[in-house]
Amino acid sequence: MDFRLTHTDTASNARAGVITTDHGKIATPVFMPVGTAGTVKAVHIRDVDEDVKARIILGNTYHLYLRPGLNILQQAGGLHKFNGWTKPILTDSGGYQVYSLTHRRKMKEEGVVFQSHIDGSRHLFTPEGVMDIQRVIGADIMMAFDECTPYPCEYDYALKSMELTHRWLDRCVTRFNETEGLYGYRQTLFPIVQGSVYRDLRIQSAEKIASVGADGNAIGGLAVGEPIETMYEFTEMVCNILPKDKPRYLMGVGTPANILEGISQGVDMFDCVMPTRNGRNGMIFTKNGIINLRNEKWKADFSALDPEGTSFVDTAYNRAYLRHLFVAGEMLGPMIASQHNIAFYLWLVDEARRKIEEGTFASWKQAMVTKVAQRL
RNA sequence: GGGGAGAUACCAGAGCGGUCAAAUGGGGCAGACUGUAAAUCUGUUGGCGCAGCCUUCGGAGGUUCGAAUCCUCCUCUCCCCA
Repeated sequence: MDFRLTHTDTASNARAGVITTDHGKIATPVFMPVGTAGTVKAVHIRDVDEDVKARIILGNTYHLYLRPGLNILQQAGGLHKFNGWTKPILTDSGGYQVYSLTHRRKMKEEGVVFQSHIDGSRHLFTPEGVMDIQRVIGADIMMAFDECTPYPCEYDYALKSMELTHRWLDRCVTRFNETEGLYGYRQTLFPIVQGSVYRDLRIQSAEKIASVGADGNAIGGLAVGEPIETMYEFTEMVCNILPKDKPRYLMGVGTPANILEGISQGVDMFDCVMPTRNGRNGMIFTKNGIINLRNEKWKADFSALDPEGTSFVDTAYNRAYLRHLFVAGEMLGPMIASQHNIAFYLWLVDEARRKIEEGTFASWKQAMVTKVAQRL
């Protein structure tokens, strides 16, 4: 994997670049739609590609390992062949499931024992095992196995957890280096900064991660309930330590405003379930603000879903119709809203990129941050 | 024509003398959602000058300290038999 910076903003830490993988180029900043179980929920892969114009999507190690399982994925020839997505794929390691499935897992030095949320069966995830699974899935970008700490988190726990994540990282790197991809293209490994919301821990972790010399670096453990200003503060701090010539990935973030702030702090890659999950729940994001499609005020509003939107759904359907679909519980509603939202997120990062290239990013961002957070 | 059952909030439907502005479900309205245990979850749903008061349980009257609950009549529904 290769990363080339093309523009650097002078009024902020924003930058534009291009990541090159064996499955194609990724212009940054980029938003990566989440496709946990091998599907960007409710959206056809053709639309994720041609309509939304996604450049890379996510998959999840834990979920794909449980279902459909490694045997099927390997027989298929990897996730790309299995789901028909021909562009790059990044897989999360299951580190987030260590956080979200707290009551179904047990931490050990060796790894984590998970109880499957599907059938209750027990499975051991080790750093080595997680590397092997991501080899089978065939992700272009593999993530290190970490522990995403919750918020709030006691200092002592955050310290121990961070140290464990670092030890696991070393084991991930070792395993990664002694294995290779199964399907004829290259894979790369991103390490993840942890350290909760403690400055000294975050600094220590960022330095450790920077020392690995990976093709790209991720910031984890944020957007887990801490005040938004805290998230910005730590993102900026960590970005200043991570290498400038490698892409930075802020995991799990976020709202449109969060993403713009992240870009201005020097983040290049984002992923979040928000556009798809909130879309399924009737909320759409637009450049003018947020719309809750179930609200009565759209009942007889026959104007386009998003007159300025880039997806075909934005002008093919009107707001009153979308409201009807959600109120009636029709599945087309979640499909349209999801597609609109990820198209909007991609538009947002593309527009940010254009503004960075023009040198007008900072002022544009300032105005945009308030606009996109308004409720319509 | 004869016999029986019943009318409760937007709908369905509990309640059968005080703890009832009235269970529960649906519907309505609003909110939440950040590396997806989510096509999920939460709140609210008579009115007001809202820790209190006012008007509600088909209609009118009555019994009682007190009625959605008991009695009388009326109106209307549904079921069975002719």
